[in-house]
Amino acid sequence: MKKKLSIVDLAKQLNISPTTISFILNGKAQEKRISSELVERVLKQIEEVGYKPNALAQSLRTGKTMIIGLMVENIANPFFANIARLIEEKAYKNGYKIIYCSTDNDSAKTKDLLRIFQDRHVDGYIISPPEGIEKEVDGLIDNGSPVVLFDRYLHDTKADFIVVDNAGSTYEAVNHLVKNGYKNIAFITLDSLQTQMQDRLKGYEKALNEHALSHHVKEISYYQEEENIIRHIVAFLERKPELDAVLFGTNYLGVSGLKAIKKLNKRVPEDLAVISFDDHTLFELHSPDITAISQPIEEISEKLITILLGRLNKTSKAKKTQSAVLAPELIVRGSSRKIKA
Amino acid sequence: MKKKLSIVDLAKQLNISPTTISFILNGKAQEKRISSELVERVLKQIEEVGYKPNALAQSLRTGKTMIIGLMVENIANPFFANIARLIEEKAYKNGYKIIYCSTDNDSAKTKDLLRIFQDRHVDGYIISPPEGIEKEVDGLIDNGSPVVLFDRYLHDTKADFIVVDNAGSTYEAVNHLVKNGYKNIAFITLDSLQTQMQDRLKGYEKALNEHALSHHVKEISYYQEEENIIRHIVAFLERKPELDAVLFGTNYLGVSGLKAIKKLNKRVPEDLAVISFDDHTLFELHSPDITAISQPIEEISEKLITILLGRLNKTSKAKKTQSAVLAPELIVRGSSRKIKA
DNA sequence: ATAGTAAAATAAAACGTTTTAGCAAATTTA
DNA sequence: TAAATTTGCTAAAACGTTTTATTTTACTAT
Repeated sequence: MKKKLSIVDLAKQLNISPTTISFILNGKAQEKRISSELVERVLKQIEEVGYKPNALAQSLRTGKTMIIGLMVENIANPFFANIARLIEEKAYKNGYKIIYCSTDNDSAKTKDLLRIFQDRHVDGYIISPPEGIEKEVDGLIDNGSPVVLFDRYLHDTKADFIVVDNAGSTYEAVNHLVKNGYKNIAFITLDSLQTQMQDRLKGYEKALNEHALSHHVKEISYYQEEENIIRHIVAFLERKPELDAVLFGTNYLGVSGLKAIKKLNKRVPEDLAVISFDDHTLFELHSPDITAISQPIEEISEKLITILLGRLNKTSKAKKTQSAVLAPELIVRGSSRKIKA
Repeated sequence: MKKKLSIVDLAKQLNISPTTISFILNGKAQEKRISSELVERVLKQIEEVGYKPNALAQSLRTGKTMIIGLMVENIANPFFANIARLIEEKAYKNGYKIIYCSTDNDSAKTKDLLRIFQDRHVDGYIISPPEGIEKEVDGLIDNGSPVVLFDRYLHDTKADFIVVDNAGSTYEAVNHLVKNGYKNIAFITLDSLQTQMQDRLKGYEKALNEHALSHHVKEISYYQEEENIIRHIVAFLERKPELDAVLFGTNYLGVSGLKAIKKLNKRVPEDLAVISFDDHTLFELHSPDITAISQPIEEISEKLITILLGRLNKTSKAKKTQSAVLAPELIVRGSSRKIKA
């Protein structure tokens, strides 16, 4: 465990002041009129002995950690894992590191985690927030830490956010089903007040209303094992034999739904047409392949990081809330095609 | 941006020394014989004003950051995402935070990332390493930072590691295929010298040799788009019409392989039996469902964190390398069953 | 020669903790 | 009652930077 050498050690070696080295390292050599010979000498020595400044000390002094806190619902969910991957990439490219966690949609847990991140002096936050952390989020912003939300947003908060047109996309999905002759269309969704789920529900209902079709909504609790979710879906589908199509509100509901449908030995789309929110490797390869509402993951990550970096670089704290609503794409596949009459 | 108050501010408020507060906060009140009235008074005030120690300053002073560096091949890969999820959970439970990154199996990139983690004074590392970072890993260990590898290990390094019995499981998979009447069994794997891939290859070859069957190995480069991987697999399968079964070396090769098979309009398992390494949501729901070599993800994460925390708590640096080889499970499904004669 | 200015570098404070070493008062010992 | 010990607390150094304010040296103009 050899001791790392500090800027003071380096200064002693060179018989100069640590200040000078610091200036040079922080690109202030010119401004501070350090002679170019000295700059050269210092740089050479740094190279030679492999000196690296202690990031902790830098952070303590400057208040900047160059760390972004990323809080997703669940890193094991492919949607979030893919977003995380892209954000990570872009963050590192800009000199930022990522410290992350999964919220489990648990607001108490999330508040704890926010506190931990805050203790670590994270510079900025990217969050797919559970409900009920509005105060904490505004607190962060008041303290000067930018926050960008995604997937869903929080009402009455100053945070920026990137979401997709959830209502529009379920609306489009239902219309697609109607056009293909389906009339008894269910929406299996989460028992959640989060904006994205509410919007998806609204889009579904709006479309049904326009076609004067009856609603079949099943709301499932997020907080349970997959086994149980499947049981709930099975029960729902059994109770409603009149259904001829079903729209799933999230990727994992779609996956559980397919398992339920398999259990019931129903044919897709002959007995039941299927569309799911979020695309998934599975949907492409399933027989039949599953129509999905695919979110523009690349674009979402890009905007998230752009907004956050913008806030981190600017000194103008005054700018108002920034947001964007991106358009998902309905990828039509076999599971929702017209049944030959 | 209200200024956070420091231990000195707090000391002033209470008219005592910061030292005393520090002792109390670090559970040394008794040892340092601080009177219980004072302890009480301090704790009350801390509660009242919501004082939280500055973690950066603590880290600078103590050298401990309570941060674990997690480096996975690719966080978007469900195997790694699930491991990350479990590790994250266990780490937080023990007061550790996770800072993570994806290595892309790129050793240059990984070295950079290691340096970044080191700069951040990460306390310990969990890594699925690419080849070629042996020196760096040993360097970390020499500096007193424990490192636990997983999924694969590095030869001639002091790092602990957790792997699965890769050779044994491909051996078992091939035997299973043979027992079900398949004779021309291909192994589609990575063009990689990483231990896990080499071992998987060995198990495959051993089984084939014992049955005196001919080898059909296709090694695919990791560093390319999925589209291209699929093209390679298609070409391989077309070139080898005699094949009646194929074993895929990783989950994403399995997925790409299924796409290739679909393109070729081959029936599974009638035209081609399939087994893939790693389980995947897709494999369970595919028609037919896909036989998989499932890794004990929960157990892997548990052991990883246990070993790492053990190293982090102990002062005895002397202990020798710890390692474990866990047993994957062959989950037999429809894609590898006997064809009715 | 002398003041004034510019150039080049530095000392010291600050960031917020932990920890070592030690002091004064109270208590025990003999 | 004096010495020794225990109790209860604290001053100051240290961790490794950045930054402000300042000093020293060199040069220019009068």
